[in-house]
Amino acid sequence: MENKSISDIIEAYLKEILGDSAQVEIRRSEIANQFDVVPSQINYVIKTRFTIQNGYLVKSKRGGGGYIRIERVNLLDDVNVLNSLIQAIGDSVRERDAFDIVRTLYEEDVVTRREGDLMLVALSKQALAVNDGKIEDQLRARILVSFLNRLRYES
Amino acid sequence: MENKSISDIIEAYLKEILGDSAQVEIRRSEIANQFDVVPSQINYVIKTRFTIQNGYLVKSKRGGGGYIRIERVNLLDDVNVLNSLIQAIGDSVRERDAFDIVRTLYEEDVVTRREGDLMLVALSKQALAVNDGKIEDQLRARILVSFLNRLRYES
DNA sequence: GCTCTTTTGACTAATCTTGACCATTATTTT
DNA sequence: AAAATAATGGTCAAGATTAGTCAAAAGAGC
Repeated sequence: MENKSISDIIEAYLKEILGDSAQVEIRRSEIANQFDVVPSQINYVIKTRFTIQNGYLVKSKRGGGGYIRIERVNLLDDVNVLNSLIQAIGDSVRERDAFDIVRTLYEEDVVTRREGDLMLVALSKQALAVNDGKIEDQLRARILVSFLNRLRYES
Repeated sequence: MENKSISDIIEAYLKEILGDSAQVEIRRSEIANQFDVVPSQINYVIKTRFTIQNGYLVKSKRGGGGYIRIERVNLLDDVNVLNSLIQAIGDSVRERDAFDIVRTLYEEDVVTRREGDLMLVALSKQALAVNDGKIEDQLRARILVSFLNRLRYES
């Protein structure tokens, strides 16, 4: 299990310093220095691992005193978060993004492991594969939004 | 039985390092090197010997820090029910029939009420509506069969 | 020989790493 | 003020590093 990429390690570090707090603020260059990578790698880590699909909101500011703030959010609890999630889905969503969302729901205890797994198979490429990849993503978006609405209004 | 192919040997090795653990993570190129075969042979071994029918789930990631993860799962004993349902579904199923099947699963205690509801959402006309009704029924069949296959095991 | 399985490798796809160049904000100088 | 400079973070594309696919060639079992 020591096959982790440096991006994985940075991800773990950021999640660790986030801990139980609602948010954490970092300096890009500091983290980059700490792990001896170029600064833009921090952007890569954030862009691939701290998305709204993963349950995170990220804000930043440039210039002197600049920062990157990572905030952990609950997908269904907050109307604004749910709205931006649904907006991010739009009318088309790739398998990867859909999977991230379901995993986030599971980690937030919104769904059980088994429920999450059932959602995953319905959203999988395997189940939805149709000649046209565009239509596949559209179908996936409709199913996923249906799931979200169902979960939202049920309990 | 003395004529073991290299694939058999690799299979045995993977099962050995899996041991009692729930899962194991390998690097394709490492194993390939270790047994002096081309990397794609590892894919062959996995595809032919670590299938879900045999009780294994496989996940992988490419790129730096990439891996192949093999996980062992417990197969359940509702297999007969599931098999006959899958047979009955074939490659096309109408909404009404799909709903009946989900209700059966619920009544047979194969799924919880909530799990059944989530399945219904994904099988609904609303979620799957496509211009072509024939394709819609085929999609529904694939999703429903995927559900049933997922219910074969627990992880 | 014929068929099924195994082995191989060329080509493809996904993910990670790096660096050059760009944009924004704060601070200092004029 | 306005302009220059410093101090941040952002974007994007090329290259590196994995794994996946597919079909042809080779081998094994009848």
